[in-house]
Amino acid sequence: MTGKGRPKTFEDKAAIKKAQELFWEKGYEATSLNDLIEEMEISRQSMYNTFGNKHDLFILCFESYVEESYQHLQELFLSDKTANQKYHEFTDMVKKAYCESKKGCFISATIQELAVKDKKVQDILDKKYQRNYELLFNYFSEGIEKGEICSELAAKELTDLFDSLLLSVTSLCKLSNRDDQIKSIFSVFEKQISFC
Amino acid sequence: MTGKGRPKTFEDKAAIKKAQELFWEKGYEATSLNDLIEEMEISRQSMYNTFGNKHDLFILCFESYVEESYQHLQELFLSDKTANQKYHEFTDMVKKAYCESKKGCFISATIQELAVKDKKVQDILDKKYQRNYELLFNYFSEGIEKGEICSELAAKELTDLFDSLLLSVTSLCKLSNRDDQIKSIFSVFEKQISFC
DNA sequence: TTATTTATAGATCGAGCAGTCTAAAATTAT
DNA sequence: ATAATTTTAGACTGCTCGATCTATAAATAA
Repeated sequence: MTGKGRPKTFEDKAAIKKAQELFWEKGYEATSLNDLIEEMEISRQSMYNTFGNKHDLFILCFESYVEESYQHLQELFLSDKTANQKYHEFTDMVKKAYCESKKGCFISATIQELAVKDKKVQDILDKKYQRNYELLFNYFSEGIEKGEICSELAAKELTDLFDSLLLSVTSLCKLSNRDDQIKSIFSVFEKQISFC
Repeated sequence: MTGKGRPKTFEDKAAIKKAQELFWEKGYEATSLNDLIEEMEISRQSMYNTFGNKHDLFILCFESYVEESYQHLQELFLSDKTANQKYHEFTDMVKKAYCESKKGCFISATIQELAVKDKKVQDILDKKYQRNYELLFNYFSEGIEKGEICSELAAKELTDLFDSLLLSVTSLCKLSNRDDQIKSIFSVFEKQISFC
């Protein structure tokens, strides 16, 4: 299945993954093309041939991250685990990830840097990131319906609150000594629900 | 009280204020020195004479924003208004500000862009921004003590939660159609407290 | 006046930026 | 072989970046 000319020495997806890490860590503006091609280990021209330009590459990286985050969410929340298991597996993972590292979340960083001024980023957030909210809403909604989750709050309220807490964690983790607060807000959220 | 040489044609604080607006809107990396001096309406050399360099100017702008936000918080929360009045004046202001504009919060944007890699930003966040949390904690703590606020949750829990919600609002407001969620999370928070 | 000090405007600097061009290298098809 | 096609490495381009230098303007002090 090889093409005609000289074969590539890299894989597109692996290169995107490496660029994604860099954009995630440094942000869009602070990442230079030299940084990118060094990290991706491809030539300058290969980058332009394959991905277009710096902005196109960023969009590919961002879209791919949003897609991955949705896949992971789906994998857990559409599984046949109990509502209780789903909640705790997810929040344990979140607490671990955001307390042990200051990397934060690529989506949050991009919301702050580009959501307002970059039309393509806006579109991805509107169409793709929105699905994460809906998945959470379905989780709470069905959990309540099936009697697996009990709460004084409605599914929409639980989702709005939980989604907001997740968003705040992605900022808190970049500050010093906020691990306690990260854990605290989930424990407060847990006082709003009981698993049956 | 005029100095010896040629007098300045601008005021330092007014210039910082204008630079602050630009850094806030565009971020540190995306704001160029030409952008800054054009907005500040001062000469390139005046900028370097007065403020040092781009990074020094940013730190002045950021520190001044953090300081202002603390002043505003103090003005309201250390006033002799009731706990109920304080809460509603504050959240009404927050809801109005973040629903009507996508500017967001300069602190949140800076946390995402620079908190991890910029030592001076880190220091400001550690020393100055932390006071905002403490002011909120004192508000809830004293409110409970004086019987003005009743809640199943402890003052620390209320503060952790409320502080997180504020942080999430600064991201939500940069997305499309999240006004409802912004208002929703405060209404959920209000179910956790009653004012007596 | 003259010397001194400070601010201003604008030219200029080297570095780094995103992006392009060129020529060689490596493959397939004939 | 040879032609055609594609990738690669690296030189190069024009531009913008943050920062500095230079010369002039505008004030005070003697």
